[in-house]
Amino acid sequence: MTKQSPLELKEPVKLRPDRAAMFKALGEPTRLRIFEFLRSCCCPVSVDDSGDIRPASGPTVGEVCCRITGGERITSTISEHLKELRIAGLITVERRGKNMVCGVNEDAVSSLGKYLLDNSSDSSNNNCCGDKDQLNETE
Amino acid sequence: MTKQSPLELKEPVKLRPDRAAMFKALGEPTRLRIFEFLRSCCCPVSVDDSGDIRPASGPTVGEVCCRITGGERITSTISEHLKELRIAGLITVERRGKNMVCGVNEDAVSSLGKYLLDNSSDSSNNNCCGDKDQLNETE
DNA sequence: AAATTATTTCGCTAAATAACGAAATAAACA
DNA sequence: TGTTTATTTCGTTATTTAGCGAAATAATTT
Repeated sequence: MTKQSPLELKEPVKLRPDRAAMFKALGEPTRLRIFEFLRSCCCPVSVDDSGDIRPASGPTVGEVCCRITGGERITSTISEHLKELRIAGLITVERRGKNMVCGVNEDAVSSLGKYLLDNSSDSSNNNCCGDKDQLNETE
Repeated sequence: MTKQSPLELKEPVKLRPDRAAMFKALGEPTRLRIFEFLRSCCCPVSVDDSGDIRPASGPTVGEVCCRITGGERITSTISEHLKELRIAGLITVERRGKNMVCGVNEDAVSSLGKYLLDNSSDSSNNNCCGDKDQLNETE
C-alpha cells in the first residue's frame, strides 16, 4: 500500500562493515558460489575521480543468475544474495544502462583476509583467562 | 529411544572443511567473539608425535563462558557455539582431565585467510561472462 | 560407589532466513 | 507515450538456528 521512498533504492553499505556480517555473507553456499564467480570473472577495476572503486566491467545480475542457477531467468533469490554481499561491503552492484553490473570490493576482501592471517600465532595479546576482573562490557 | 553411540562423543571434524561452513561459523557475532577471544588467548601450540596440532594450554569451556557471558555458569549456548567452530575445523576442543580445553586451529584459519587474499586482483582466471554465447545483452 | 564438577546433548520456542512467485521500479526503446 | 527488458522489493512458506533450561555424560574426588 504505502510506497516506500523512491529516492534511495539501495540500503547503505556499511562503512565500517562488521566482520561478522562479512563472514555471514560468505557463509551461505550459494552466496559463496556467487562470490567466487565474481572473483573469477570481473577482475578489472577502475578508480573513480572521487576515489571510489568501481568495476570496469563485470557480469550483470542476469549473467550471475545464468551462471549460478543455470537458467535463463533472473531470480529474486540471486538478487537478494547479491544484496547481502553488497550490504556486507564485499561486492559492488551498480547500474550501467539497463543492467546492474557486479564487482568485487577487493579492499574489503583483502582486509578480511588479513584479519584472518594477521594475529595467527601472535602471542602478543596474551591477556588470558586469568584476569577476569572487570568483564562488564557496555556495548 | 535408541541411545547414541557412547564411543565417539564428538562429531567428526571436517577433514576438508568446506569454506562456507567456516565462514558461517565466523558469521555469528557471539561465535566471532569466542573466536577472537581464543585467538587473543590460547596461543601456544604444540605438535603431537602423530603430527596432530594441539593447544599446549588454552582456556577451558568454562573460562570461555565466563568471558563471553560474564557469568559464572557454563551455558549450553556457548558449548554449542564452540561445537560449530570445532566442526568447521577452526578450533580444537579436547579434554584435559575434568576440563575441555580450547585452541585455535591456526592452519585452518590461515588457509582461510589466504583464500581471501590469494586471487584478490588476480585476473588470470578471466573466463568472464563472454563465453555465454546467448546472453542477449552487451553494451 | 556416590557425590561433585565440567561439559554436552536434548527438547523447546522464537526469531532469522532461503527460496519462490508476484508485483513494483527503472532505464531504454518503439 | 506506452512497451519491453532488467532487476528489486514484497508477501508467503518452510527450514534453520540462537538461546535457554533440564537431563545426560564424563572425569574426578570423597
